[in-house]
Amino acid sequence: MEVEESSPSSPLSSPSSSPSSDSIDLNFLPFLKREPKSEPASPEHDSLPPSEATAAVAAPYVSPTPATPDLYSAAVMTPLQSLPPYPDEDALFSEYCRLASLYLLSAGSGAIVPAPTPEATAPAVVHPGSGSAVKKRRPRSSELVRVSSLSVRDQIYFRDVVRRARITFESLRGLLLKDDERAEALGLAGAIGLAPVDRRRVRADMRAAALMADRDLWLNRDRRIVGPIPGISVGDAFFFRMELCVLGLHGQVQAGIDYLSAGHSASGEPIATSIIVSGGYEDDDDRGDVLVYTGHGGRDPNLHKHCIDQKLEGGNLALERSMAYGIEIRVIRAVKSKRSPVGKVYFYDGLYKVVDYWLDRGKAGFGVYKYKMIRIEGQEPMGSVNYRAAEHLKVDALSMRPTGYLSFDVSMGREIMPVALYNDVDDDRDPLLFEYLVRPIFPSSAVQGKFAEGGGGCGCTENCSIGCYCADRNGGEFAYDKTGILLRGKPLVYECGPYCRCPPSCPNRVSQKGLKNRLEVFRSRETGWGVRSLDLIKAGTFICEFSGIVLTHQQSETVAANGDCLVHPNRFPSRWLDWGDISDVYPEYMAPNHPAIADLNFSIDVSRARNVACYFSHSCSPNVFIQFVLFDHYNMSYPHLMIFALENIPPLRELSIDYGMVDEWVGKLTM
DNA sequence: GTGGGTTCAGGCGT
DNA sequence: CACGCCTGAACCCA
Repeated sequence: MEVEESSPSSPLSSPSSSPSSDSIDLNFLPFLKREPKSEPASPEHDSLPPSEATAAVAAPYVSPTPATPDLYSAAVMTPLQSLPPYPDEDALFSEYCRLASLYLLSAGSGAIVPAPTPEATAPAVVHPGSGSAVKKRRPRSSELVRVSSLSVRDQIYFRDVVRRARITFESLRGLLLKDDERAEALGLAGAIGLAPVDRRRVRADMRAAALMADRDLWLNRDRRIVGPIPGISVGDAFFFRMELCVLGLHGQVQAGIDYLSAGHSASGEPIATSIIVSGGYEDDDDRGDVLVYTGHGGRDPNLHKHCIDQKLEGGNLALERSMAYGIEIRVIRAVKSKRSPVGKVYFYDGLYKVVDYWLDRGKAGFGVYKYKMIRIEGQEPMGSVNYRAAEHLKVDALSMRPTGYLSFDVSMGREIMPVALYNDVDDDRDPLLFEYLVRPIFPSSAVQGKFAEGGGGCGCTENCSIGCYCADRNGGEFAYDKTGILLRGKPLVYECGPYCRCPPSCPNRVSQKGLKNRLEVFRSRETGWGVRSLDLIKAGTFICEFSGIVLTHQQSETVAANGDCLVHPNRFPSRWLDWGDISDVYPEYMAPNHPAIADLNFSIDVSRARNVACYFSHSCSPNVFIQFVLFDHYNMSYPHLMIFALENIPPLRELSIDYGMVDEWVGKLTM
């Protein structure tokens, strides 16, 4: 089992623990052992050394028998070679349980609620419309843990768990929105659709979260995590508060301070675990690494003005207690963004410590509690900082980076957005040596004659709608929502093409329109040449095409003998199966009658002409995937290789793709 | 701008 | 004490 990737840096993991060992090391928080309760902020409240608690629970993680990765349905075509075998989740879970009971024995405290048994966590699969017997949702656990060090393998595992939950959430939301539109278009009060219609629930994000909650699909509810959440990196971007709840990053749907309540804490004191800096408090003072955060409460429900003094209770007290115990706080910042459905994006900015607090007089003249928080050093750059930096780079690149630009547009105007070329590492100028090819060049024999017409196009004079020829081609539904987000990965997507009468604004024309994000080819010491975006890329968004000179099977055999750079489309793992997979909620939805796609045996020669896609780095936990698309010709054996985002990709994060079997050409291109 | 809507903490009662 | 019910608090999203 090989893991090529360098591990994401884990700022809190102790340097002494081996990153490669297969161990999950949970440090139960030492303060849970403290019996005496004391007054807030008394000086004897310094944090306890974690040593004894750590030693008590350090237990080797025995790897369970490898389970078939259930990320991929039975329809998967080729097993993914680059992914590690997934630990069986039940086994993982029982490991948490065992540690919990160990702790109970050693601490002798009955105040900790034992973790639920695996049976209790088994998802109650409820089919839509089948009686809808309301199942009781499991309450949040009060077991407070810190996940201190994860092996590389565990990190990839949790990243995939989180990605799967996020895809489920976002796909459900997209489908519910589409369903609303369809119901509206038909003039029905939602008579059709996936979910039972509930007029009280209007917001798709809430409905999606509720569907997941009913099936126990929310993450990290069986333990309250202090510090980093496994599978979530500093800099990750989110679009909905509900999504933060689903992932367990921040459990309050509205409140800015999430905390373990006093009643559930062993010491009887509330403990804060995360905050959201949404800019809603006029007394906040955010300097990035140093943050003065305002406590909650004391405000009029409608006017966002303070009208009474805040009290040191609830989340306010929890922040103070976290300061006393030295508990780190996850900080999530809301930033305005046009790319977000709600105009806001939430960045996970990493861990902070509360270093001071005081009662101040706010701008409205009433008492507010203020908390000075300092970011823990050694973490990845903040998402919100990268976002602002990228916004600046888009308008005035040279003031931030006076040197290093080899080109402001390596496509020389051929793409509709410029593609910058940047190298501040060495003097390599390699990408300048190639012809930039926006579209692949197919062999004429493959795209002429009957392949070009392919049965003609639709006759729609307006934008295409359900029932038109092109919708039928896609199995009766369009692949994209109205904003151009791919709803679900498919073996093949048919966009409208030159033989269609619909206008260019037709929503079934997406990937054929080219780049929508400011991409940048850059040089890095770790991955050679790579690609990143200055724009925040929402999951499911089209990014770019994989271009080059397309060779037939026979041609590629000849060329390969000469040692040229060939990309084989059939070697990309079928990651499109992941995108739009909601089988956790609707198992029957994941049994699509996909037409058997032809075995693609062409290859793409990128030795002479190429585009930006060529510089994507490889990862076995990628953030983009390939979707095959046809639009300008209809030869199923020669589809376009379109690249879509598998996750929300924050600005300046490297784009990575799973190349499957890594040929020497990957090395060549990125050396 | 307005309002419907969610989860959670905490209090109270059984 | 444990559990369930209810209310208020938080303010997000359409």
